[in-house]
Amino acid sequence: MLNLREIESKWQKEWEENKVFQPEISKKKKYFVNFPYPYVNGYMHIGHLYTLLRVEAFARYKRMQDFNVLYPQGWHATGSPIINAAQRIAENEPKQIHIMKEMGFSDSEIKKFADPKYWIKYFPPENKKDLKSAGFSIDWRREFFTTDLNPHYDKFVRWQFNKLKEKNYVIKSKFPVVWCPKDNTIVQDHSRSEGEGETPKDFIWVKFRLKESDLILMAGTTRPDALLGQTHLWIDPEATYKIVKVKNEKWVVGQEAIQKIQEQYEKPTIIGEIKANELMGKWVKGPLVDYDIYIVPAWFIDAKIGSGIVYSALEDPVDLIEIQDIQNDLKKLDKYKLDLEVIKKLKPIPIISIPELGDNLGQEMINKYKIKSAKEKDKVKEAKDELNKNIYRKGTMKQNCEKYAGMSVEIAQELIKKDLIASNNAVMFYELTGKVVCRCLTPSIIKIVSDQWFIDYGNKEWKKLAHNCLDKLGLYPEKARQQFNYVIDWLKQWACTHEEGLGTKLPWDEKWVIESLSDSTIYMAYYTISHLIKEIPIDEIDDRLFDYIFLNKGKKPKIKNIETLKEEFEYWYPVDFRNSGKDLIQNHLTFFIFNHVAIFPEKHWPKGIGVNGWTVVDGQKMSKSLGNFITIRDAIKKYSADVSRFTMLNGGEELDDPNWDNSFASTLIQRLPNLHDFSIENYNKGTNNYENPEELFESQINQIIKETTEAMELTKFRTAIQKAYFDMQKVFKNYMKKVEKPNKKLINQYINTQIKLLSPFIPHITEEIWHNLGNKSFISLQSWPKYDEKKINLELEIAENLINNIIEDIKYVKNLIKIENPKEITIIISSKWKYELFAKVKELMEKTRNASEIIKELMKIDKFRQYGQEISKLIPKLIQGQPEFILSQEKELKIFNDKKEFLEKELKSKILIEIAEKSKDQKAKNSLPFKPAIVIS
RNA sequence: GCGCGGGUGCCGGAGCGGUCAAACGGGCUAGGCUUAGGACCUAGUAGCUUAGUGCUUACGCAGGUUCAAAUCCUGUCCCGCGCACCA
Repeated sequence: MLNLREIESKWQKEWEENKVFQPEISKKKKYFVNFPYPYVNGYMHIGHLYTLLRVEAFARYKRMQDFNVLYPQGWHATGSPIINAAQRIAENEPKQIHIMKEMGFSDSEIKKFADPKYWIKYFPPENKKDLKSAGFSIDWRREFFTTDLNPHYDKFVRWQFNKLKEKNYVIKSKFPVVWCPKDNTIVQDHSRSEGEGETPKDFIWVKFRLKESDLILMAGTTRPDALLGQTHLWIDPEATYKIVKVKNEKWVVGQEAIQKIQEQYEKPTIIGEIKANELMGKWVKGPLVDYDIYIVPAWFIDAKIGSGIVYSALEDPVDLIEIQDIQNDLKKLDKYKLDLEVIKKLKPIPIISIPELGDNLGQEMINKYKIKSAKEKDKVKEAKDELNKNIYRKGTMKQNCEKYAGMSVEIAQELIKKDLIASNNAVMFYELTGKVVCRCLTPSIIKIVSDQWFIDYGNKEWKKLAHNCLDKLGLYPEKARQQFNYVIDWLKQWACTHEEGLGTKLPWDEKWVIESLSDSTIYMAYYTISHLIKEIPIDEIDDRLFDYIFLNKGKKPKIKNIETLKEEFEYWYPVDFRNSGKDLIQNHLTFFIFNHVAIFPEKHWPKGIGVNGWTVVDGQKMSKSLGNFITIRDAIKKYSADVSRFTMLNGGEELDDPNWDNSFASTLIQRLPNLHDFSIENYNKGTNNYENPEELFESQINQIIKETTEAMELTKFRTAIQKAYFDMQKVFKNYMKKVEKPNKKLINQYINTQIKLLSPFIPHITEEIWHNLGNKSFISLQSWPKYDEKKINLELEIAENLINNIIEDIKYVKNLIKIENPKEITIIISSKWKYELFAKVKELMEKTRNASEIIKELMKIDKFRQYGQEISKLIPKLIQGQPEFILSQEKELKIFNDKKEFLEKELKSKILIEIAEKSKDQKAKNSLPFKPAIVIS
């Protein structure tokens, strides 16, 4: 049996030696495909493989369509994960050491990874090895890696940022970050000991002015809309509040809030303290309403959240149940000097309508959840969450909300926020969505940094250009378009620099390093020259050189071969197809569009983007902890390259998560070599007969080429494999049932077609077959099969179905009446008038589907009237189904006569064929077009 | 909560107004080939019924449009992914 691994390395060597995948500029039409360079902090796995294979299969397909195809590959090292991992290794952190051991490194090797550079030295060659042994048709001359460790690329990224800056797309601005006050750095997700995924969220502080005083009580909230229904202010009766001076105002806040003011707003000066007691029972005036509200004690306030003071709107179940508890037990308040009459009267002010809920929203929820006391914390929280969900989703502001009346809560909230800030009634603050603890074990806070660099994806003009580009490019699959449109509109300013990490320094402010998603947006242009620019001494490279090559701008620099670089770029650009996982839509792929339209003229904008789902293994998420983590090298080692490629691409298409099916891969190891043996054994063997079966077989081959090609065009590779492999073999089997020996020309066409259609998926074995059939060329460079529309004859398929149906029916009947070897079988073709009837009915059905109308129409026709009764039974059935392709009696008769011999062979009986008009058998009148009557005796 | 995609047999998945009990693949059952097979071949794989082309039920759930709906519309439930400064 064929040794897959042997032939794989053989053909990989041949391709390399013959430079099969090293395209040069030519007169041919070009096609430029690429895959986002993977981050080099480990071996590539099967998830990479699937996404890569979509590029690879498409590249091979386009190459066979006689495009000059460029498929390069580089490596990404920008960012902090490698630095962090190296740091952890240096610190001997057990988790990281474990990860390295899992990858198969010995203790002494692991030590080397304490140096970030070693990762870049080690992984790219290893990954390249994997891709080579998987048979990828990559032009490796253009390989490179990122960061300033590659000075040529580094200059390119500097150029890119200078261009963005020139256009004012890079700006300096404020930004809330998760911050460690001890380490004085940003606490990124991977350097947290707690709170991964938590982010800053808006938490606005509203000013409540104390009556007859210059003090302002600050109350934090996420629901500024509820201010319209404010009833009172809650303060912690046990607390001592601070009075701080902020921008000439005197704010009253909790102790915990002072740091927040410092980090997020202005440096506060503490000018005094005030006990809760002194505030209680006083009146304050909040924004948006014209009444004063009362200050009331609350025991449930968490001083860590917000400002330490909360305002209450009693449409909230939490506030409502708390106030009810107080109202039911006024003794609690004895020790405070409060006007109990005021407190007794506190009740909700309805401001929000929700369909199917009454006015008193809080009470509705309390009733629904059967809450009896504020002590039932879980229930109360649940009730609040449900209500908030409904408010946000379905709520509208009631008529008493003045300018906000009638708005949805969602919209009103945003507007109120703006109005409050504009009128100096509130200040924007941020709160963490959850607790975050730094690796140094210090709880994190939020800090507003003010000298952060951003790429301004919020720029409206820029968005317009990006939309413009998106509208014109092809998406694979098309259904991802909505998501892209959404992301383009949603993107705001993107912090594009870091204080640490590998990468390129920001050219005009070198304390910053360009962040990894920002340095990787237009580098596909660099592939077009990467193999040549290496030869140019680094100090000769500056922005003018890139301006000249990429933008055809400025004076030609005096550099050897500069024209060649320019020609390479102008020939290969733009990108025709770039493919990645669907998770990159919301950042990388959209950045890719934005940055292209910012820097390049329209002719160099991207032409096509592909996205796909996430690979699962035997239906389960792939993960190291589940033990089903498969690297590319594992897969190839276990199953060979071709089997892995075939299995992976057969696993799914479009946005579905492709499934790596281990049992399918196992079967393929057995099956794929059959393709080779079959092809070699059968090639050039057969007859010159060309009759009915041949005609059908040829029709079907052409049909499959057509369908496969259509699927390839849409990058629906799973469908293509189904057609080119499974359908192709089915069609051949059916053909062979009908003939002793195949037609020589057709079997050759079949074999050639099949291996060509499959070669983008299983290039090694098809290359081997192609060679063993006596070809000296490479199948990888052959032309994609073309179909001949004229050879596709659907009537043949219909005839085929007709015969198959009759065989099935006869077998079924034989079974029923338990006659195994009938003497003879009579097939009675339907009467002529029924064909005419069917045709007429089909025509009438264009106009109406009403049975009685159709019958009436039919009865006007003489030749049908005599069959009135029969027709009236037939019509209801006919109009239920779509009329089939209607043959004539002659055609149907001919089909059966042609196939008589075949039927006799197949059914091992004598076959008689007659038409209903001449038949004496009772069953004759049961016959219908396409459904002859059968008589077995 | 927002956006996008999806919910079909034992499973993966086609179908996206009529030709659908549901392509193709896997699994399972029976039989054949065979020294053996994870190879290959044949048949079966919703139920009932029957000298076949018939009936009933099915395409998350509930309604609607239509002569006709898995396919269109409305509502609803559930699942996946993303929601950022990070690869």
